[in-house]
Amino acid sequence: MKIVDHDKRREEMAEAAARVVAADGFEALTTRRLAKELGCSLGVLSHYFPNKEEIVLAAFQWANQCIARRISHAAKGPLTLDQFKPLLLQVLPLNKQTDLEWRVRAHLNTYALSHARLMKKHREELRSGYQLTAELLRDLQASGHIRNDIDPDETAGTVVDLMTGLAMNLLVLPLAERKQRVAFIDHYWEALRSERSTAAQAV
Amino acid sequence: MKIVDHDKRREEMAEAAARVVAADGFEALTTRRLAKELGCSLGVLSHYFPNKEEIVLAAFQWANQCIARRISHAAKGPLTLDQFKPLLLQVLPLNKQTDLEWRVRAHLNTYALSHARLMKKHREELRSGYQLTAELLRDLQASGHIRNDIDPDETAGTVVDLMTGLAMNLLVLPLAERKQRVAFIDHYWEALRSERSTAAQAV
Amino acid sequence: MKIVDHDKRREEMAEAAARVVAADGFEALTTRRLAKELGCSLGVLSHYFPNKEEIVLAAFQWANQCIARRISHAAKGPLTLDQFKPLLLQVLPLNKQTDLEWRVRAHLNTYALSHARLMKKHREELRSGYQLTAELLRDLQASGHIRNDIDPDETAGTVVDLMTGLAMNLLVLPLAERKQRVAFIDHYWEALRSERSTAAQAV
Amino acid sequence: MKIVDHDKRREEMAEAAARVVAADGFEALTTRRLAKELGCSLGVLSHYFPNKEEIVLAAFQWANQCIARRISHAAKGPLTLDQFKPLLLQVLPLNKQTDLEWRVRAHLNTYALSHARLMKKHREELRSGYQLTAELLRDLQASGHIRNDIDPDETAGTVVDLMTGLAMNLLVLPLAERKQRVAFIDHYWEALRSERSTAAQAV
DNA sequence: AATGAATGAGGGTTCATTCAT
DNA sequence: TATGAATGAACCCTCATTCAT
Repeated sequence: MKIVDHDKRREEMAEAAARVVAADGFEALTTRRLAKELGCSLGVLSHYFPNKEEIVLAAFQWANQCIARRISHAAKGPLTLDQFKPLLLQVLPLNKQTDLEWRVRAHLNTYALSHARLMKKHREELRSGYQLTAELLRDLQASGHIRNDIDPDETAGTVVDLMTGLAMNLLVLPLAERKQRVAFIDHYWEALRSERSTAAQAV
Repeated sequence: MKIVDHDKRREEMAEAAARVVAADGFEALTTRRLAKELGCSLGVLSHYFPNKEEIVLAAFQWANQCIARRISHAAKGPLTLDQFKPLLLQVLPLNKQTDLEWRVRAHLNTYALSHARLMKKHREELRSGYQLTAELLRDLQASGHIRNDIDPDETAGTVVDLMTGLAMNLLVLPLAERKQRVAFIDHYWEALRSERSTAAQAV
Repeated sequence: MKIVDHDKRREEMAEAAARVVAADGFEALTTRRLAKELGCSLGVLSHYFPNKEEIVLAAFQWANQCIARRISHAAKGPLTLDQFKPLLLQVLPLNKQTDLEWRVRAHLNTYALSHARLMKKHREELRSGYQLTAELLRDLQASGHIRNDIDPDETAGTVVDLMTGLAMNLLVLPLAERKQRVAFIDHYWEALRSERSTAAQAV
Repeated sequence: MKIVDHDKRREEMAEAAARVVAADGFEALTTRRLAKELGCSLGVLSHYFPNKEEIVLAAFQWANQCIARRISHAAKGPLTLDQFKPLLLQVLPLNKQTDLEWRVRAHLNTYALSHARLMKKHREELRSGYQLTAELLRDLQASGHIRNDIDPDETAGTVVDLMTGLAMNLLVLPLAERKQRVAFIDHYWEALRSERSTAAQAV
């Protein structure tokens, strides 16, 4: 189907744009550079995007969805804290692919600061992130894996902010050093663990 | 001879550049716009900066130092957890001035992602941030204000990442809503409090 | 696809640039002026030349090749001194076209004085000019048209320098007066003529 | 006297400007560069020259007068061909000082091509150069040092053009190689020598 | 008389976008 | 549908010049 191809092509372009941004920064994303990255001509871009603004948005959206997909994948599956922790490692920028995604997201975040539309969308996504996390925490409380004396909403805020900051600060380190750095975060999860869960684990 | 305080003028310019970046984004920082912001002509910029790159760096540095100054001010003073918490509120982007500073810093962070020099500097600052925080935690442990059963280094990592993420995510909210949002973080500090401190506080 | 002869277009541009230099001097060759001269927009220049430096070089090269072509045309053909003299008139700046070429060459020569690369090339071309002239003189000696008691290499130096100076000094005169001025040079050629040739001519 | 100092200062400035042009080309002669070369401030230039155009002209004039002075010095003195030849070597660009002068003159010549006023002046100087040379040749003929069967006017044209071309082409060579190159020109002078003079010389 | 900060026109260059082919 | 040549606005920067000190 033509429409399928069309959408597929758009996604390829969004990804190529994301690659450029991740590699050389937002300023490097020019139409010429993108055409070269795609191995196509300049004019073809206008068949898929009305202007550059839309390309930028598509690239941001692409990276954002990649990350969102990983997060929801990590959040939906696990019923225990110990199942959750390794899944999280697949979200954080610990390999080339996730590094790329977070780099683009970092650009998106700052770009959104002065683009009202994007900002609004970003805000909504953030809010739903808090809620989703809060529910996850409630589930883990219900199943007895984490402590009951914490407020799921407050803790959700902390968790999301912590993950945000961790991801951003990881980008500053060379890829090779990041795994080690992430290990530090483990004590945070452990502090959430319920006594019952600890006892069960001990057995 | 006209008497002009060169350094002061440079700082004014850096601040003006920061204002532009904070208001309308990095792309909006053109020499024309900056000249207009300063109420001076285009050419005058070259008396104080050899090129635009240096203006950008100066703007970033200015914002960074503003934040660093607030942080060190918050970190040096307090001897107790309860003294520390309100000081932190002066660091986070909860008013127009700090909002401006963090916005610029957000741009700096993403800009650094594809500028090796800046990245290195950013990395070093981050590292020293971790160390400074770790020492602060050790002091608070020594004075009995926070629990002894936490690892200061690991917790420092968490604290810095959390503050980073919190600051970034606060920028997404309207200024008016932020204070409320920050309250959520309080439980994190409380979880660090030692029993002795709690007892003392209770009294 | 638009069909455009890239090389031809480049040459057109080089010639237009040469026209500007010849008409109003090197300083007058701005990108805006060149675009106007070509009747095209500013941006189109960058499709054919990576920067202005290359445009300048192309203009210089164009004029230089025009002159070189005329010289080699004059030098290759003739077997006698009498055939050579009229051909030389086609090289010297005696009409609008050759005037343009020499004007540009004059600019090239002075420009090269402070541009090492160009200087080296200029030096090599000058050297080959000496050698080519020396060979021509040797041929004319061999065929008995010029005197045998002159040193072809030394005379070649004199001939090239004389032509250089003559061309330069002609540029100072109005076009209309130049033909008359060039006639003065005839006695120089006659001084080279062999007695045998003179006798033959007399018959 | 103030006026003397004023004129002296103007000459110093003209010379400094000439140095810049000789060293790095016409484009390098900016007001800032000249001020630096002189070790003075920007504004002081306007006390001596109303605008840059006048500085350029002064620099050209300075170099031109240097050369003219050497030429008239060489032309006035000698009564014989053998006295004339070594004096000529002091005119040609064979040392740093004369190299500088000729470099500036080369720039002047091309600059004049598109500046009517300068062109007119240049033309007049050239014309007087021809006449002066013709007179010199007539004197040498009268004193029997050069052949009588040459036309002084025609030969003067050749001599001036040859010297012009020689000087220009010498600038292309490294200073060290120029003396050797100039030796080639000697046969030209010898061809002018009268038989009587040759006989006298032989004795 | 001397300074150098300030001006703004104009330089070369890059860019997203358009459109004839 | 695909091409890439063409456009011209806007970029950063340099420059001769002016003028308050």
